[in-house]
Amino acid sequence: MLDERKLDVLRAIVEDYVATHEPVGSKTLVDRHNLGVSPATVRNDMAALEEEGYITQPHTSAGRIPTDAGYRLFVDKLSTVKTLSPAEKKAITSFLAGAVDLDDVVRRTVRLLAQITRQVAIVQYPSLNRSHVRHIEVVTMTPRRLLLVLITSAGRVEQRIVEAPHDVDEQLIGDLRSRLNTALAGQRLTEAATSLAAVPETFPPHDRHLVSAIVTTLLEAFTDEVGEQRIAVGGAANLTRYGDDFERNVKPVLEALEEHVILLKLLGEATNPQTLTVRIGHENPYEELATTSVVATGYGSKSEALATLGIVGPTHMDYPSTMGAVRAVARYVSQILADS
Amino acid sequence: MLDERKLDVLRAIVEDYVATHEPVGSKTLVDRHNLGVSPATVRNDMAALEEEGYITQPHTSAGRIPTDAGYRLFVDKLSTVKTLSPAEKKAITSFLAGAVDLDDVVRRTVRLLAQITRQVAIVQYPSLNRSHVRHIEVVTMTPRRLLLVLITSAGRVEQRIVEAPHDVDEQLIGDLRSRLNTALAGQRLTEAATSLAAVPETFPPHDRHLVSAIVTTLLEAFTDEVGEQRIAVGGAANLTRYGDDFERNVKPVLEALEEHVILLKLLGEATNPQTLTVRIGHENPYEELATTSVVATGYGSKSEALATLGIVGPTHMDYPSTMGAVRAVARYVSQILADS
DNA sequence: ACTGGCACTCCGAACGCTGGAGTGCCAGGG
DNA sequence: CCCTGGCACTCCAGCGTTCGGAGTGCCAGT
Repeated sequence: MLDERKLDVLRAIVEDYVATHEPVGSKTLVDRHNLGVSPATVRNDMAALEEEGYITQPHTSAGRIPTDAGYRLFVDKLSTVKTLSPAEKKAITSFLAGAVDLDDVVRRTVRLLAQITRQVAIVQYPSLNRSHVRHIEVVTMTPRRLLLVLITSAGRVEQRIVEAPHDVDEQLIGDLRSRLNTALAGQRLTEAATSLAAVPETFPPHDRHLVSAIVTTLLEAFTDEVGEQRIAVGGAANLTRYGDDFERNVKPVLEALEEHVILLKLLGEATNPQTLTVRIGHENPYEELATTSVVATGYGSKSEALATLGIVGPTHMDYPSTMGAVRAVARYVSQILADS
Repeated sequence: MLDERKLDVLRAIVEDYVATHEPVGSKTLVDRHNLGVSPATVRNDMAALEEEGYITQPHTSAGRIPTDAGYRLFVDKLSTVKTLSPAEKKAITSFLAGAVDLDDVVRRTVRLLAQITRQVAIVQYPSLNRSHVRHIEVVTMTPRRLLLVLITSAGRVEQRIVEAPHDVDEQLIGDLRSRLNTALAGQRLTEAATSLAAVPETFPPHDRHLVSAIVTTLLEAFTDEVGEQRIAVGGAANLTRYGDDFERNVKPVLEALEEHVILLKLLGEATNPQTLTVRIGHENPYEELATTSVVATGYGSKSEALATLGIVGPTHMDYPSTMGAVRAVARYVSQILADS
């Protein structure tokens, strides 16, 4: 049905349209790409491509623009992910290497991603429920007030304050600290939650009240965030890159960026860092974002993704470059996190 | 020069223009506000106001719109800050009360502020150099790798990783921890930096190398962030509220939001929470933001501001309500922070 | 199967027109 | 002296019209 040349034509249309953001006609197409055939022939091919639903014309007697299906075919079959130049790679590593802690890594990543792709970048914080307990710290602030600090394997730190029912004994705190750490260190948060339940019983009845309070707060910290994932967003200024129809195109995206729940759905399930998820136009779950595409991938260790990162942009984006950048950044971040 | 009625006219013009975003003429003005005089009289007043530079007309034979000077006069003399309704106050407290830690407080504040003012909200994190050391924690992650956690009086947590020159002894760590805390707890970060310098000398020569490494990193954490202040931004979707001239109005703001340095300058010096800073149009330090106003104030304790929060929006915003909301939020946040 | 030619379509920029909202000014009246 | 009604003037925004160019579809010829 679609021979080689028709696919070439489609590829050329996508590339031209992405570059110019204007409907592309048969004549300009043969001028710019040397297809070796006449405009008339291209017109026939275009008619076929339109028949199949890969391109469309905004109105009769205008050039063609790709449909979502057209972009989909382009991404799947007609293009190869573009690798970054050595200079770019180097810039990435050196920029990320300067990070001082997890927060900083995420902030830098989001900035970096926005800069290279020139799109809006989204980075999900490493999820708590896939990471491990690295350390739990109990600190006395006043005799009646304790600070709990939870440090996870990804370097994420959660803190909670606990009001004690009565003045607490330093000895007890030290004891509790070491018992918590020996009981939980290295466990996944989900497992740790289970182990935690047994802790209060190992203490004498007099202290149990306090210990329970602490354990409860800790449990909350473990599970609380599972639903409410954290997210960083950057490069909103790149929204300029959508066309001019502010109301229809930009506004919905701007609104979505405020709603982290929506962003999480957009990013989708964290995939293996090798695999890129591309959602084109109406393929994504929100009607209002029909002119928006998402390119995302997981990051973390090689085998298992800790979280997802990606970009959001107009459907008429440069997919090969964008995909290359997202993939590269995901890899380097994974590496940085593994090292620290 | 400007009698009472002329000021009434200016007030009416500002209010109408803010409500409609359209140049307001003499007739509509007397219709909507009962000024008790005829359109012709108002026209004369308008001519005077224009003469003085408080209003202007986009083109001959159009209505008038306020100039930046007009808004300035309005804010300074012609309006009173609007207090929130009890329901709104209650909503604020209950929304902020749910916060679990400092990060959460800031996130909630920014969201809240954006929601009530329907503008872009900006909240600066409590600055390190004005807060005190609450606790310092040293955690062994591997025998060669230590995690330092600094907790400040505002609840802010900074963490750093230190590679030890040789395997470290648990005993030494415990010793160091308690010495650091007794030496530094309660001090301002700036003072603490000085006290810190003396710490290594109190250790035997064998350990001094390690201790110095830790102290150096800690010092960096103390001072590092002084320049690089953290900031949270929210409500970018409200940028829709600017007029339609996307390129001129919205784009520069969107770009500024990415540059935290610029935002800090916009917010300006943290003021006493009682005092509101209002920068109207070209009063702010960036040429591109000439159609943008900033309403900001400090928050923290009553006597001294920890940091600044505020909003950014079009010059034609509803100043009385916005100022009321910013002030109220600042107060409640200060309260929440004082309690925790 | 590809190509050149031709008639047709349709948008968008340019132009001119017109109604309405607004102004400035002036002379008259409390 | 300040206010008012009246009047001529200005100028934009919206609307309809025109027109050229870019693009298409189709057909007959190679």
